[in-house]
Amino acid sequence: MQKTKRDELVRKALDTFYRNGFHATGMDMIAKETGVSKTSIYKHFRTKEDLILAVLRLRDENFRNWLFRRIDELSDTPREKLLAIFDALEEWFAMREFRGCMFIKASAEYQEHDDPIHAQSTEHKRLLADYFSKLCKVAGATEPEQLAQQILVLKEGAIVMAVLGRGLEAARDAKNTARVLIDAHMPATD
Amino acid sequence: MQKTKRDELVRKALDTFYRNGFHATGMDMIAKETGVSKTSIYKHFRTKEDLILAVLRLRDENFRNWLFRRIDELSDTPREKLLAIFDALEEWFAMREFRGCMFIKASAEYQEHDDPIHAQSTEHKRLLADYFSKLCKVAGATEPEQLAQQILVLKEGAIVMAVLGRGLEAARDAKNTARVLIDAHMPATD
DNA sequence: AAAATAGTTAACCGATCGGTCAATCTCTTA
DNA sequence: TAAGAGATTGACCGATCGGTTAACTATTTT
Repeated sequence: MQKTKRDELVRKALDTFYRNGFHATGMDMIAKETGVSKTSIYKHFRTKEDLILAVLRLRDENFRNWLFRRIDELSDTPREKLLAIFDALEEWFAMREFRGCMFIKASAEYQEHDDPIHAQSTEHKRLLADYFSKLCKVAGATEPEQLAQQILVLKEGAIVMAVLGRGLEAARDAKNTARVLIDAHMPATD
Repeated sequence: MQKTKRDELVRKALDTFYRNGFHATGMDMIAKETGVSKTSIYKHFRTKEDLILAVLRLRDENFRNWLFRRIDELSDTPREKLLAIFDALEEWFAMREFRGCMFIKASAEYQEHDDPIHAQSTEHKRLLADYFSKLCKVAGATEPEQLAQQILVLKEGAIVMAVLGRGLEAARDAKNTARVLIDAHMPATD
């Protein structure tokens, strides 16, 4: 029961921070939006930073689970899975509540590399790189690590451009690039 | 004299906002760091938002001037210029004061599309796209607009990954992708 | 030299920041 | 049903937020 309450608090806090930003969201607003009093919040989390870290942990879990599942549902072969990344992205960009990558935004507000919030954002990208790397290896890429990093660059660039003017087109731009890139990394036909 | 004073204020405010973020930087800190009293600041700018908009205008001018000049200095042929974008990026990433793209950070803190700060960030990216587009046309790309957008996606992705763990490698990842991409868009040898 | 103008300053405004606390409320256990 | 334990609450803390005010200083104009 306690676990559930805490989880519910984190889940709602995620929505508020995602919509409104980190510094711009006060703990009073979190209390109001979650329906949990400040005193109760501070019983679960020592500081605002601790709450944000919990929020980011949940976001990492949710986002990666969603992306990996969606990739599997949208494609069959390893090569198709690499391209399906960008179909999933396009779906994300089309969602009403889309507001960009929460980790890019977190690292923009907490800039020091040794800040726990910044470090956790870096870790999220590393986990994505790991997953892409595995996909590239299975697909038989000649240099899987490099290809994975290049695809990650495409993904991050697409998110930024989706926020800053391009919308859904950003995902298609990135997918077209990925196609060329993947072909260049494949020894022969797939 | 008045113009100069105001410009100096904006120049110093830029450094502070870039280093410290927007919401996290109070007007008292701006006053202290610039050496200009709050009252004087508010004589030049009606609100903090107005000051930030002036800062972003200066940043846009500085950054594009620097990038375009550096591209010209680093390369000769149109095709080389498209690749030199990423050599310039790598130089930027290597600078001690590098803290990512100020406009990505601004749009992360001011998320509403109709917020003037967000809109100005979008405009900055549009101006970059225009320039890339011209380069692509001169280079004789088959679909210059599309290639320009793809290169812009690569640039933004590289910046994000430079901040979030990859450092200088991000520029090289993006450049390698750009090379493949450009070749695919060129009708024949250059 | 006197008056007007422009620029600067510290002190202050109400609101909100992250965080705390004594009091109350709810529920278990005997 | 009374005692005790946990959870919840609104009021409150000093500090800082964006922004304003009145007094002062220095310069220009006459």
